Amino acid sequence: MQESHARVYAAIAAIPRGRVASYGAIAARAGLPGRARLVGKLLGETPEGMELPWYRVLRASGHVALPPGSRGFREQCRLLRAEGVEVINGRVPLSRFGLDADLDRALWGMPV
DNA sequence: GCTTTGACGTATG
DNA sequence: TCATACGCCAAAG
Repeated sequence: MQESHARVYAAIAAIPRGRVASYGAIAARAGLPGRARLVGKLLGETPEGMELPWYRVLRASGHVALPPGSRGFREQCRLLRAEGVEVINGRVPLSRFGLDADLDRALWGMPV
């Protein structure tokens, strides 16, 4: 397990219930700015058994990253809605459920 | 080693 | 809103 990987997992685990974050934001918080794809790759390789709120991670646009209609896609929508997050047509309104600067600071404590 | 392939992001038109 | 282009980088072939 690489240090960078551990930090990515930690950043994801820190997302509060009922909230979502983008791949880019996670990468940035893990000290890997510009490496959103790495986060996606990690999640793709992450076994289902791992306890990680992977479903709280979306694209910067608010769209669910998985192929619409796929197993994972439906699972992600289900889990999000179970937390009270609105998923409309495979998309989440980040204006309300995304982590804004204030909450971000409160969570990860630190600035950029 | 080089090329291809992604659960991505930002800029442009 | 959709499409293209380019940046990014670890893995797999």
